Formats: sequence, C-alpha cells, structure tokens
Amino acid sequence: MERNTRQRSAIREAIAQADRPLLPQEVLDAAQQAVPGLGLATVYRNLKGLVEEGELQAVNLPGENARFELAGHQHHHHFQCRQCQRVFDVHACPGDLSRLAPQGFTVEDHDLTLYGRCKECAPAAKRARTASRVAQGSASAAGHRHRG
Amino acid sequence: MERNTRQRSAIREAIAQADRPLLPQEVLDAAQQAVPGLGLATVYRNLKGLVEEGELQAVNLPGENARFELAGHQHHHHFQCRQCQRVFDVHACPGDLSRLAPQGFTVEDHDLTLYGRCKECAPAAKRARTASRVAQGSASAAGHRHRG
DNA sequence: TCCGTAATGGTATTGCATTATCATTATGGA
DNA sequence: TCCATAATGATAATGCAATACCATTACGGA
Repeated sequence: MERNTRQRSAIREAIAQADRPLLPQEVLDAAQQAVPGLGLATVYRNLKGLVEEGELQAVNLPGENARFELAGHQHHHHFQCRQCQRVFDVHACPGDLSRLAPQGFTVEDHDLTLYGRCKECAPAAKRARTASRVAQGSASAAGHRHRG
Repeated sequence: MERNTRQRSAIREAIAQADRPLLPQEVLDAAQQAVPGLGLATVYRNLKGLVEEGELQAVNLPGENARFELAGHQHHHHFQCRQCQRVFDVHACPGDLSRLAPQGFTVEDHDLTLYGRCKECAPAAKRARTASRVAQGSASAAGHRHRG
C-alpha cells in the first residue's frame, strides 16, 4: 500500500468518523457513501494494511468477529449493546486487576466488555423512535470464528 | 439425548475433572483416555446437548473459539495464559462496573478476561520443567470464527 | 436375553469470514 | 501528458469450526 486511493481514504475516513469500532461490512457500508463502487475485498485489504501500518487496531469481543477502530487510543474497553449489537468505546477502566488472579499467576493485561443497552436503545420509557433502529452486527453464540 | 452412553459420561467427566474451560478438541483428547474410539462429532453433539440441558456453559473469550465448563458456577471471569493459551477460571470479580459506561448507557452485565502467565508458565527464575509444556489452544488474531 | 432406536464414528458438507486471483483501472513520478 | 505498476472489484478459493449423513453399535426397558 503506497498510493492514496479514493477507496483507501474513504475507508480511513469512515472509521475516523465513526465513534465506535466497525465491522468490515459496516466499514463497507459507510465508505460506499463516498465511493459507491467500493468492494468488500478492498475493505479487507485496506483494513489489514492500515492495521499493519499502525493506523488502525482490531477490536475483538467475545464471540464476535473483529471490528476496527483508530489506533493510538489509550488503554480502554468496550460496551456492546444487546439490542443493536453495536460496540462502543468505554474510556474508563477499573484499574489494576492483578489481585483477582489466582495465586502464582502473573497478570499483564486485561480486556473488559460491558453489556447492556446503548443510549439509543436504552430501555423503559423512551421515545418510540429508537425502536426503529435496525439490529446489526454478527452475534454468535457457542460460535467459532477466526481465520481464513 | 436420553441414554447414558460411555461417550457421554467420558465427555462430562473430562470437563468435570478439568479445572478450567476446555476447547472441543481438548475435551476429545481428555475423554479419549476413557473411550479410545471417541469421535469429534460425538463431542460436539454432546457439548451442544449438555449446554441445552444446562449442565455445561460455553465460555467465549475475545478472538477464541468457545470453550466449555460446568454450569452452575457463580458469576466469575477468566484468565488466559499468553504462553500455553489455556484458560482458567477467576472467581474474583471487580464488582459493579456500571459507572464506567458512557452517560445514558445501561449496564446489565460484563465480561472480564485477564491475560498473563499461568502458574505453570510463570516467568522468571522458574524450574525448567515448565518449559516443556506444549502450547495448545487456538489463538487467532483479527480472526473470524463462528458458526457453520 | 431380545430388540427398537438413540447414539456413535467417519467423513462429507455447510456456513462464513477472510484471502487469492486476475483482468481492468487509475495513481503519481518522470 | 505518459506510463509502469499499485490498487481495485468481482468472484472464486481457502481455512476451519461446527453439522449433517448414514451405516453400524449398543443402551436399557420389556
């Protein structure tokens, strides 16, 4: 990857604009607004390249396919809405959790995922317009995933 | 699933004996000690059935295929060793984390995964015998996974 | 012990995310 | 503006976890 193509820019821009990690398909959908003919292969190709260059980073959540967000963020976590399946960044962190590990184990890092309802899908007496949101994402249960 | 077969018992026993969540392949390896001819299809079949019956529960970690452990455990978390890839239970919990979510978000639950070295793979001046441990598990990076 | 049928084992198949292929297009330095 | 070639787009191919199939085996009630 050495040339600045419209596609590459649209992909990078789509992720930069999003305020949350996006699935490859979501990146495609968003970037196609700027480049109608954009193909999925190009999205994967660029996501891979941008990650290798350190511009993007993959976000893996339990039972989910990788999503992508801008790299360089501080240590942070994620929130997944159980209704719309979208993932959001959580900039807070509970802090050092090494005390939770069993005796003799060395903790180097941790991943935290919060589950619930996002602002738009919030429960209870909310205005009905949020009900129209279309569920997206790729939920998977005892799933498999990985590779190709 | 209504009959108590040797295979089914061996599978259940393998998981009960393990002190950590096992991958289907690990369950196969362990249960074959008791039932040499055991096949992978039977493992998947029984894991699925036992989960539906509520005897087992699937454990999903970021970028990993589902592992299985006995159900009924209290709310708990997991630790994955970065050397041997094995996953262990962490019975402690940081507690209520709803305060970490963005304004307007409702937190219902959370998943926490600690990463580091397990007791056997612990770093530094450890006896060399631990070095002989064979890495296992199915690491996957920007992986995909899920269903079939 | 007999026997109907659930369960097994081997293997082919499915589903799917990701990648390779290749003809065509278009970036960007000369 | 020209052109070598990186990048794209469509689609076929991969890799792989999980399932479907189906002939054969073996629970477990009669």
